[in-house]
Amino acid sequence: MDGKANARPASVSGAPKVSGGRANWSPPPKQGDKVLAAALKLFDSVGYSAATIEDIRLRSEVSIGSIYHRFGSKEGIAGALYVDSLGSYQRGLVRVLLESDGTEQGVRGAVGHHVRWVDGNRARARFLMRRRETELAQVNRRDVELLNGELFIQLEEWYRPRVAAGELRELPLPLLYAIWFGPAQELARYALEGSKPPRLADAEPTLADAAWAALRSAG
Amino acid sequence: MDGKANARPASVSGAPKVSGGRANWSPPPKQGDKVLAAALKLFDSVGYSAATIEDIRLRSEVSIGSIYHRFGSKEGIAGALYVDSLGSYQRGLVRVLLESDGTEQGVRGAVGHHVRWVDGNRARARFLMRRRETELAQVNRRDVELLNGELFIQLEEWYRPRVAAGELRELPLPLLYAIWFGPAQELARYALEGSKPPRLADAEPTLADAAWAALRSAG
DNA sequence: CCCTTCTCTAGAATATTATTCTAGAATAGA
DNA sequence: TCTATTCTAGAATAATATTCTAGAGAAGGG
Repeated sequence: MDGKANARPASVSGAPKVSGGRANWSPPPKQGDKVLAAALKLFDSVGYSAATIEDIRLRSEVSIGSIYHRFGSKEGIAGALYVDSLGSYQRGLVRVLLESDGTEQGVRGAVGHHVRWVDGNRARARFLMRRRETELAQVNRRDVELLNGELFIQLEEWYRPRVAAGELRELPLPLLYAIWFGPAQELARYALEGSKPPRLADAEPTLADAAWAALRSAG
Repeated sequence: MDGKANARPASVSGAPKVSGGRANWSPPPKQGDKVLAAALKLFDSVGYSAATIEDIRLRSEVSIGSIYHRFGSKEGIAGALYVDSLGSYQRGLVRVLLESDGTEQGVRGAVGHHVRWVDGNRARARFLMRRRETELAQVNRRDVELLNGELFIQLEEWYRPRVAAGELRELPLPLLYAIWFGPAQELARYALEGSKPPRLADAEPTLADAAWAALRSAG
């Protein structure tokens, strides 16, 4: 799988023999990565359907044959990109949550992560928003379900004890998620339209306030 | 334009001569409407890119020539559908707001409308969510901007006085919108995945609570 | 009622673009 | 070194969006 490509530590393998080896060497970007990078750029700038395989071939400098060998279809490329991006977002979210101190810090910090991730990964964020699960190929859809399932488990582990402690309202998980991240997500959508970059970060405190006000135990 | 096709009152013109006229007559569904209906069904079931013009032709029983005469391209069909659906949603929202009694009723009622509209227009709702503005043709994009602009004006007219009266927090409009509808929107997204229909309506009270808690004046 | 003009319908012809296929190069393992 | 497997390559094919040409239907004017 390709899902965690970006998480690969820089130290993995010393210096694999490359035909034209040279000094000052940086990790060999596999063909697949080049394709994904090219596809992201193209999907983002002209949209999925307007981006042709030929465009992707030219930009990535990877042949048609290789592209199809690895991804199977155009949808396959989009699917891999989707899984890759979603994973990156989710890993960060869980990390923030686990590292947070108090409950309020956790709630606010998670919103902050959302905002920062979107600001720092605008193209990926746009892509994730536009291409929701349903148009994904079967394989990728399974990957996405796995990722989401995993995330929900982690969220729940963090959440339950705090409900028990009377710090947070008791809510079904999907509703919890919607109230927590919905506003940030909706604002992100707005901010990502148009090419000028109105930073989301400015709105972070307000969004965090709103989340906290809606989630803290009413008592 | 086709944007308000669905709003055409039933009484417009008595009984236009139809070649094979018959009793018990219902308004003549124009070719364009048939195309939009077919496209909605197909886009929803197999996705935009997998739905072919040929499929649309077969299901709508309108010829290729007519389809292209009216919509110009496949994207054009999607665009018209988008504008049409967005308009339907927005008109309802504004109506609810204007008819609401107090401020709290307004805030809650708008959330209610969102939830009910999604429940009652699942396919359209899914389509709107998947196909955000950026992949729209230029013409349609302008229409969408008009619609959104109009909505924001109406929202603002309702909102300003209530901020002045100290009933609602003061927020920039995009942020207001995000906090107000973000959670409902995010939950809708979740509820519309998978084909089984978990009604959104059940969550309405909770969503309304959350919106009200986040928007009412902190004082 | 006939002529003219404009819009709409139709489907065959064309162009674009995703996908498949065949063959050879690189790589890994024995 | 030999063998098997994976990867690369681009030409050939197939699917599908779009254009084109011709005619049918409605609208208006005399």
